[in-house]
Amino acid sequence: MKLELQIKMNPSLFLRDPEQSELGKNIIKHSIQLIHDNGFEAFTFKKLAESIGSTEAGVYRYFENKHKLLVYIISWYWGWIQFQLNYQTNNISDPVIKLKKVITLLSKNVEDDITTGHVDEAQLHQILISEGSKAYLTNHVGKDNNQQFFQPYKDLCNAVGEIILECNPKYKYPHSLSSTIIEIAHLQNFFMNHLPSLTDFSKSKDESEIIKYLEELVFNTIRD
Amino acid sequence: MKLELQIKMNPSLFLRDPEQSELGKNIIKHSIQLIHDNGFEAFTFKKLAESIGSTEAGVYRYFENKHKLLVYIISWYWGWIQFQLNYQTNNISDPVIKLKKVITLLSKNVEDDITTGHVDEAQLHQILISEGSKAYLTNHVGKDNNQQFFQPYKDLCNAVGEIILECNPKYKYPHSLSSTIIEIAHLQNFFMNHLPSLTDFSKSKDESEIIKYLEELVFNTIRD
DNA sequence: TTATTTAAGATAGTAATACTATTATTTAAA
DNA sequence: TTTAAATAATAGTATTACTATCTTAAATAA
Repeated sequence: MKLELQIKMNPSLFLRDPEQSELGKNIIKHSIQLIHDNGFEAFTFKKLAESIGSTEAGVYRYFENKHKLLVYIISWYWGWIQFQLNYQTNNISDPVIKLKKVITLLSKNVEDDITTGHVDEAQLHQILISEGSKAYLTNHVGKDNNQQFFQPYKDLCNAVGEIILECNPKYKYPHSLSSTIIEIAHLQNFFMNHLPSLTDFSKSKDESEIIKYLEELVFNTIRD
Repeated sequence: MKLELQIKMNPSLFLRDPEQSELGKNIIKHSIQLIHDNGFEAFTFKKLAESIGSTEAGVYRYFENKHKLLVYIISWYWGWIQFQLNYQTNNISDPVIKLKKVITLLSKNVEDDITTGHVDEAQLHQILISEGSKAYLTNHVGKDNNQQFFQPYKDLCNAVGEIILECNPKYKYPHSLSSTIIEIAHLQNFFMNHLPSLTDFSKSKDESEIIKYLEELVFNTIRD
């Protein structure tokens, strides 16, 4: 029996569930490819349809607009990361080791997970680095938030916050530190590769440097 | 005699210098207003021209496209912040006090500076929080960087990095910590106001909480 | 003063984007 | 076997992101 990882998605994000059909799965697969290759601004439903060999109207039956599609694949990514986090920290009792695993999970370039047929997690990780913040940096962030579009991100942030509190129950900013870790892991990666003078990793261009930087930052601030 | 603060801008950002004419100054003024009110995605040159009482073609004589206009006003902001930083830290010898001033300057909501007639710094600060990262999160970040579009940001990052090194000459990540301070000051502000569960400041919604959080983060990581 | 350059206003036009609508065809479920 | 649902094919619209041209007004130089 083949085990397939299914991530439960917020139905308000789509008009028709893309997991339930070949066309749907192709929409996800090719969206990730195209956004990864050309960026979200250059991404259109027309190009997507051409890439699939379907039509623009076909895509619109699944997603209202490209922003919801972006939020969909980003939500999927956070759900997948949450699963990886639970899996990797399962049976570990030391919260410091757990938190180190989290930092590594968020900072390291991801390998494609073969249990998810139509999703390339490595590309998705790159999309999160370059386009992730565009999911919420909009004028309609409030409405989107009311519809729970960012729940997977919030859940992850809470889970990491819990681990931080396990390390130091008195630490006052577990949520802020949690969102800081997530965002800075991505941002330093982007800067390292595109605006290297904003980092100290320009020579090596190695994510393990980001991990060291973040570990120092995090463990020095949560120690009493 | 009236002193007016002039910030030197990269001429590659514009076709005609907006500082040199009334129309130009109106373009800057109304761009800030419109981007602040409706977000960068909803901002078009047509709406801008209507708001000024000029024409689309008129705006295009100053800026090639709306992205360059965004980069222009963001560069202007970083130039202004650099000036504020130099002014406020002038004659202070203690680098710890300097660094605290920097954190406050970057985190606190800004008041309009009357010495700059056509620019509303308070609105500009809000634009930086919501739209700042869109200046570089593009597919053409490399080309833009080659044209020095992000120099004011880099200069600021270097200046803050210098102060960090004054606090602790052995600290290994002055640039990364510097870009982290700048970005997290904005990000936590955005989260506090729009996605409060990603922070620990949801009750007070007070920037001074962000300052405390950042100070703890920064000074714990740079102490040897 | 007149001639000349320059900026700005007015208007038109185009390709691409972000959709909506309609109809025909294929596929799957009752 | 009938019916419903999904998809493909095609067309069309409003808006966006520009480019081009022509005229007028204002500044400046001869």
